[in-house]
Formats: sequence, C-alpha cells, structure tokens
Amino acid sequence: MQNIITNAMTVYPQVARVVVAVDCIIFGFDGRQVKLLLIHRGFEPEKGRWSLMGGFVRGEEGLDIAAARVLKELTGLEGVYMKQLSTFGEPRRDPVERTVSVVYFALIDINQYAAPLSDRFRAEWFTLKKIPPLIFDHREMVTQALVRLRQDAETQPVLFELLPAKFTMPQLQSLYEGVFSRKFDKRNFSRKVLASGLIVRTKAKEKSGSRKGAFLFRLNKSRRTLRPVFEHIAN
Amino acid sequence: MQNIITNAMTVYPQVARVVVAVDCIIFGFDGRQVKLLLIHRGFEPEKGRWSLMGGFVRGEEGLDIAAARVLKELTGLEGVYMKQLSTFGEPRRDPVERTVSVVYFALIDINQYAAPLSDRFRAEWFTLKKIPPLIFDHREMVTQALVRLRQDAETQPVLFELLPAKFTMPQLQSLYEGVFSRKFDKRNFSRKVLASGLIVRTKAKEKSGSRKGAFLFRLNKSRRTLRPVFEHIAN
DNA sequence: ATGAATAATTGTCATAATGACACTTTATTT
DNA sequence: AAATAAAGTGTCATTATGACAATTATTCAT
Repeated sequence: MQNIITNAMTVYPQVARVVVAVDCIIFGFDGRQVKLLLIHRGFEPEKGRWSLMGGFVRGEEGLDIAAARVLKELTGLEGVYMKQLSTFGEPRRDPVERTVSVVYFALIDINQYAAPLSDRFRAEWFTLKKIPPLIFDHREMVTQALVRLRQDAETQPVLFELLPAKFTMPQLQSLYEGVFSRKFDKRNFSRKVLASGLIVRTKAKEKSGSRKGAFLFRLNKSRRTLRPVFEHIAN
Repeated sequence: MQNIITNAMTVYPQVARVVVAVDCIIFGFDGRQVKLLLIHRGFEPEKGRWSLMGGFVRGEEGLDIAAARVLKELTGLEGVYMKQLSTFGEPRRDPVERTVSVVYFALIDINQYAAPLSDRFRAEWFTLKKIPPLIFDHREMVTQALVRLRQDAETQPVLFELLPAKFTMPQLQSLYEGVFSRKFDKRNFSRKVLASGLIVRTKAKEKSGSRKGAFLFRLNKSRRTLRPVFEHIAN
C-alpha cells in the first residue's frame, strides 16, 4: 500500500490545510426513554469533561470509515449504522488548532448493545433532559441531530432502528413520545401505526412490566416507507 | 488581525492535515423549469469541464463564509441563502490531493438574479434532465441535493425561495412539478396550497403567456410551516 | 378463592383531508 | 363574431383524523 501523496504528485499551492475530525452522536432507546451516549474526553484540552465520541480522520481513510473506527475505539460498538449529519468548521471551535468536524449520528437499541459498552470504556447514557455540559460546540451538534432525527422520523420509519426485533406497542409509543417530547393518544397511535402496514403482531407476549402482558410486534418483511411517501402537495 | 496558529499554540501531534473545500449547488426556477447552475472549472485538473462552484476554505474563514465567498467569486451572486448539505471526503475523490469538500445548496429565482450572472462569468443554467457530465463526485452531490430538496419541500415551504415575490398559481404548480418530477391535478393542487394559508391572492394579474391572464399571489406575511408540522404519528 | 390493582387493548362518531373527475370563464386572435 | 388557449372553479365518495372511556387480562394481596 502506497501513500497517496507522493513527491511526484502535484498539490494545490497556497492552500491552507486543516485537521479534520469526526464526532459521533449515538441515540439509544432502552424501552422507556431516549438517551444519548457520551464519554469522558481522554486528552487535552478539556480532558475529563463530557464529550461526543470524536477523533481525527487518518490520511487514507474516508469519513464514514473514520467515524466507524472512532466509535469502535471509544465505545466498543461495531456495526452501528451511522448517517452523516453536518459539518462544523468555525475557525475557533477547537482552541488548540483549527479543526473541521464532520458529525455522524446513529440510533441503536440500548439493550442490544449493552455488552460492549460495559467495562473498559467510560461511556454513559444520559436522558435527553439531563445532558451535562459538553465541550466545544458538541451541545449544538446534539441539538441539530435531534432536529434532524425528528424530521426524519416524520417521514420515514427510522425509529425502528432503536427497537429490538420484537417490541410491544407501548414501547413503540414511548419511543415516539421520547423523540418528539410529547404524548400521543394510545388508541389513535396504534390505529395509525397498524394502518401503515409496517408492523405485524406476533402471537408472543412480553410479560414483564405489566400484569396483563403486551403483544409483541415485528417489522413487516416488505418494509416500505410509511404511506407511499408523505407529500403535502400531492396529486 | 493575527494568525490563529501561532508558534506558542499547541497543535495536535501526529494528525494528518487536509485541504478543505466548499462546493455550491444552486437550483433555480425561471417560471417554467427547475435548473442547476454550473461553471467551467477554471484550473487543473479537469480544467474547462463542467463543475459546481467550488473553492478552498481559507485559514481564518468559517465554512458558511467560504461558501458565500466562492459563490460570489465565481458567479457574482450575493446574498443567496445557502444551506449545508453534506460533506464528501473519500480519500481519492480529488486526484490531485486529498480534499474534503463541504457541499452547500440554495434555491433562487433565476430572473431575479439574471443580471449578476451575465457576462464575465461563464456560468450556465441546465435543466435537471440535461445535466452534463461533471467532474469528480459532483454528480453524486447534485443527486443528494435533489433528494434533500424534495425531502425538505415535503415538510416545509422552502420552494417559495425559488419564486419572485409575486407569482401565479400555474407557476407555483410548475415549480412543484419540476422538483418532484411529476404532475399534479390543478384543482387539488390549488385547493391544497390555498388551504395552507401560506399564500394570498392579490388583485393584480400576470398577463403574459396566456390570453386570460393569471392572478398573482404573494406569501402570507405571517409565514408558518405548512400545517402546524407534518407528523405521520400524531396525537 | 376472591377481589383489588395495573397496564393493555379496543370502538365510535363527527369532522377534515384526499383524490378522481370536466365544465365554465376570460381575454386574445382570427 | 367565432375560435382558441389557458385559467379558474365544484362535487362527491372515500379515507384519515382527533377526541373520547369502557373492557380485558393478569398478578398480587387478603
């Protein structure tokens, strides 16, 4: 494997070169609440303060790859599907040196990923209402991610990423309520979700957390977008 | 004004530094069709081929600022509101040197901005169906921008950015049809748009392009999102 | 065994939004 | 005055929505 920049290659003259970083925002759902994963930053400046999972992009590494690597290194999480959110590049956002940061975000089912997070990593989950002060512009990143998450969730069935393969209707509703910070009527909620044809009821029941037990649902194999696609101007 | 990186400042050791660029995608509407603005690239490699408006971010310059400057330099356009789309950073996307490009996009009313584009710039408008081959990954950037534009237009009244202050109902419908690449029923279309309360009919008529003439509409002063916000899961 | 307690599940009705559909109006041109 | 071209407008059947509360299934306590 060779270095991509060899002596023979032309390079753009007179152009500033800067450090490029990635930051990862991981939202999780534990069946009750939507949470955000944070770590204690491991190096100066701001060492020890709460931070998103971030790191520098390496020479021969694409952005998506870098984000996956950084997440793995700092939390042990692997195979998490992350989407690019936005890029932050104010000249002084990082006091050490100009750093442009590409932000990724993902949704996961906390219970599914509980194991890797355990010991050697100092990552912790925070509910959205109790996010501690974060370094740099990380708080702004999270705010933007939430806006985007809600926007996406309005038009696409993305929130199912946060659930286990089988889930109950009350869990699904809590999830939506958590993400949108509001309550829904349970009769209307289930009517609407079922009408979408996206989920199917199984025969099994989940029997913890309630005396009666709740039926488990799963995603319909033939996943589609909710309603052929939402268009406020249609036909 | 000082340089932000002084000798006294610590810098991150062992970290790769790369060129950061911005590329601008400008969508326009001329009353009939949605179009894309392109220029002949002015430097090697790929000099002379069609390209988005791009340039390098300077040392002390934020990303938004850089995008506005680059657009101005290459097209003369000023005061265009651009939104960040996404960042492209595959290691070999630019064959000269690794370059991470932050992509911005905007919507404008072509007629309003006709003047600045005129002579000394070699920018040209292309209909979406006749986009020529573009350099690097610019075609992919445009594709993503269109997806995003449609997504945004489904939930927010963004398309009005593409229209002059006063516009006719048939123009508005053409715009939506152009962006979504489909036809709408004019009765249902106007019913729906009017029901949103977003636009108001004026007494004036636009009398070119039709014998009868068409009433002019304007945006309602009290702009809101179309319907309090679209939620596929609500209440 | 019985009853109390807890959370899940389910239905109605009035109103609003949607989609399919075609004729009338207005002003110009011939 | 008639033809033409595009703009403007109405109905109806179907579906989606939002507001609303009683019933069911199970466990726990007595």
